[in-house]
Amino acid sequence: MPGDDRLEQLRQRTRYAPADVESGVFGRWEDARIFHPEPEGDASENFSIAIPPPNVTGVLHMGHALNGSIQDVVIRLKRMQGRRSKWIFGTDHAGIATQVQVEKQLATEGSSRQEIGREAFVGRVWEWRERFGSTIVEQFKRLGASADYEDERFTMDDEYVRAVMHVFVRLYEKGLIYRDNYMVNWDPGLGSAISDLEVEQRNVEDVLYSIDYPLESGSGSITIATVRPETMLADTAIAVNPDDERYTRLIGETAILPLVGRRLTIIPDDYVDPDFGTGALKITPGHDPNDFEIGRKHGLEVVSAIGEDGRMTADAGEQFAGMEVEAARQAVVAALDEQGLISARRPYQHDVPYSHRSGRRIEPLISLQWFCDMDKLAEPAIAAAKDGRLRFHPEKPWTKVYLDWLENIRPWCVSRQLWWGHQLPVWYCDDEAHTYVGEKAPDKCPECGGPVTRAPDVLDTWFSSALWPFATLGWPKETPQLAAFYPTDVLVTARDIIFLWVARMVMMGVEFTGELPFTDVPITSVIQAPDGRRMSKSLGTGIDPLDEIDEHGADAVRFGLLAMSSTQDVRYSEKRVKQGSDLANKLWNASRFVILNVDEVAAEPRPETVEDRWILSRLERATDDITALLESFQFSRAALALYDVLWGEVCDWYIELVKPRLYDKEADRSALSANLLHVLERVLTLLHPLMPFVTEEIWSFLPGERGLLAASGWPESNSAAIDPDAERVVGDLIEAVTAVRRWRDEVRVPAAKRVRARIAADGYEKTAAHLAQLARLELLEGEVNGDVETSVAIPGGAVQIYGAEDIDAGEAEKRRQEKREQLKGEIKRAKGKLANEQFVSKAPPEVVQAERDKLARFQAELEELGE
RNA sequence: GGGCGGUUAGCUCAGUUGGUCAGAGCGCCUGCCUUACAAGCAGGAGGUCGCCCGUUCGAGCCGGGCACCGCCCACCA
Repeated sequence: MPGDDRLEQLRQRTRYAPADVESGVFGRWEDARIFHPEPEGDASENFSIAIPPPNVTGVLHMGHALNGSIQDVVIRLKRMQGRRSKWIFGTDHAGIATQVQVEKQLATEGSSRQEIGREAFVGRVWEWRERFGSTIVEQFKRLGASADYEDERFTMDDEYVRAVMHVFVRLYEKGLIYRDNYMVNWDPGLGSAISDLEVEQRNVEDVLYSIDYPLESGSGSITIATVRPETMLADTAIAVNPDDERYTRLIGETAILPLVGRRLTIIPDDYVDPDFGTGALKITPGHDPNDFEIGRKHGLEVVSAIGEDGRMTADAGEQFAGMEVEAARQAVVAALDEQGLISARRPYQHDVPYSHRSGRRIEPLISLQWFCDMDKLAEPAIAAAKDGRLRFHPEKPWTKVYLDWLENIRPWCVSRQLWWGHQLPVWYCDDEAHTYVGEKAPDKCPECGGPVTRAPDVLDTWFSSALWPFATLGWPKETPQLAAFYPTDVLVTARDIIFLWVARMVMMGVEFTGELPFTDVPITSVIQAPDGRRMSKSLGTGIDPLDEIDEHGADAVRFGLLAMSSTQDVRYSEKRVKQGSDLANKLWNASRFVILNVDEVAAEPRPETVEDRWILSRLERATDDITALLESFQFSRAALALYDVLWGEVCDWYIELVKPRLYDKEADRSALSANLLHVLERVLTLLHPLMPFVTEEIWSFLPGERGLLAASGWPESNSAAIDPDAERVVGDLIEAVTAVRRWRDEVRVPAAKRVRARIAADGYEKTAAHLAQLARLELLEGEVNGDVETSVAIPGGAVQIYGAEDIDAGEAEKRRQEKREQLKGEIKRAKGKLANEQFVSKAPPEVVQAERDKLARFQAELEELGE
């Protein structure tokens, strides 16, 4: 139990100061090691969440803060519900992002990765990781995240790397991973291929050139339209629609490619839209994805005019070789102009692929890369969502979004020309005549016995991320961790990585463990800047959650984020965070009031009065509601429901109702004390998953030995305490108090003035004293001299006011008249509705009855108000 | 080109299967330093639920259309 000095300290702390308590509270949790479960039991009885691993170079942003808050709510709830709960924590090596960071650092030293070489560079990245890798971990702690920090993982850990190698080799052996010359999205900024998902379309304005290609026959020319004249150097055909009468006679003829002189056959293909441009399409299989397909279909030659260095190749011709693409375009246009071959140019807006990584325009080109065939892997991932084993929250529209993508999935280019990442477990003979794929390096080529060299490429970061839920638990070894916590239960993420990550985890999880890696996927809001733009550093629209924590406290930030989030994107609202800090302060003060005023007793409630029964009933309902809302991932509604219960019901009404009893030092206050403590204890418990710091701090001031709130039990709802009678009686009381207060305010009764009155209404037998106290009435008993001055309508009748000298009589009568009119209107409306035979016969009986009850009530109130 | 979402109080947003006079926070107005909290208490004003048709006894909620705004997917030069 708290000592006198602690209580004195509490008495003096009239405001909740998050900065003074948060680190201490977090330290208590860490010391108690309650975030670290031992791996016992199996996954069906235990509960686990794998965090979307933040980039090891990252810093906490609003997305993390919301996502982390949600996961923490879920894991704390389950932990309190008695499940052995593990929040799997760690960081992602984030190949490209990290490599870019370290390259920047090298650039400031006047060096480069090429200069220091691969081995030294990778060493530098590891150094970087040692120095800065813990930043984001500490930031998650600031948020209060109850992850298992004792068991932190990193996607480049030795064990994790082994899992990645194992998966690659197994997929290769199954024939799902293969090497191919194929059209890829080449990112000239990174000097690497990237996947389709890392490409974004941007709308830009280009010039659409019309270029005349002379016919070999000498009888005129055929005109094509293009926005990329420089790629003409790699043209190998011209296509027209077979039904396009303008060109049917030319099909099979040959045109001569200007500047190059190559002979281009004019071929028919349905792909060509006769209505676009000139209706004739230059075919460049080496640099356009469509043309690549057409080229394959027609067996066309493939010419690569642009190289992986982003410059024109020798095949582009002596005149252009070595030029940057932009320069080559100018040069080609100039050369064509010289020959008078450009017959038109007009501005043209269209979508063009850009690299999401480097921001550079994608150069589609043909490259020898490693691909993963996804069709077979997708099948069970599709089935799982279709039969409901995998559930998105909300189900619409994400289930369909997920399925649409999987049902149209294409091969995944998994190799990257980077240095930081999981190097492919692939070895080539020196001339690449033989390829060996295996988890261990061969001494020599198994086929020819020659020396081997490891493939320089690394894997797409998302390849390793796809294994996160099980590779973090020791897979492919059958570890106790894996048995206890895999499959995980819930995966919390924003929609932007449903394809990049979620779907791939599902596919890899099923393929390699035979089980779905998780079953429930709540999709979170994206938090936008207050002006509706994207939050981003480059736009200057970012808001740092740590600044917000410093200013308002972690609980406030968590509450604010949870309250503002929904299934929609939302603008960041500092007001919601403020609401959270107000709530923390309110809870703090209500708790001070209770703790400093109760007699020290156990917290087993003993209802004595109707308000006791009322609050206990309301709390049970709240317990049910909050539990259901949290379990169905409706965090915003849960947050606001908690706010209403604590602020509205507990503070505004229950505490106010019991004050007279509490201040009566003569009375036996043990039952009331028990009830107050019970109410406080319940509120703290329900609020703890959302606002862990302030609730834990207050918990430590409660009498008795309780241990940590974070390790306490979650309440089972007790339906025996539900008391509709008490809820009705106190509900009416609340309405009546409010009605009288409104009247007082409107007729300008001085705030402190007690008004003589009597209650002419049923249902206030137990609450008359409360009504008198809260509405500042002096209740008259027996026969009363003098006339009723006025009356105020309350549920079940009215309060009659006697000789209140201070009231504004005109205002009072005006007020009564307005109320009469309003009641008459309602009565007319209700009567009309009930007179409608269709309504009475077709609406459900309870709806009709409710309408009748309402009518009776309005009529009673009108009668009490008189004429 | 497909698909999806939004449009509710001055602002930011809730409104679960259609059924009490449509809600919250903030802001605004009025009155209160009432011994937990002035980061508070009490009260109030403010909305043709984007527009049009329809289904229904009854529509913010369901169906059709329209208008703006936004997002995702997509290989029309």
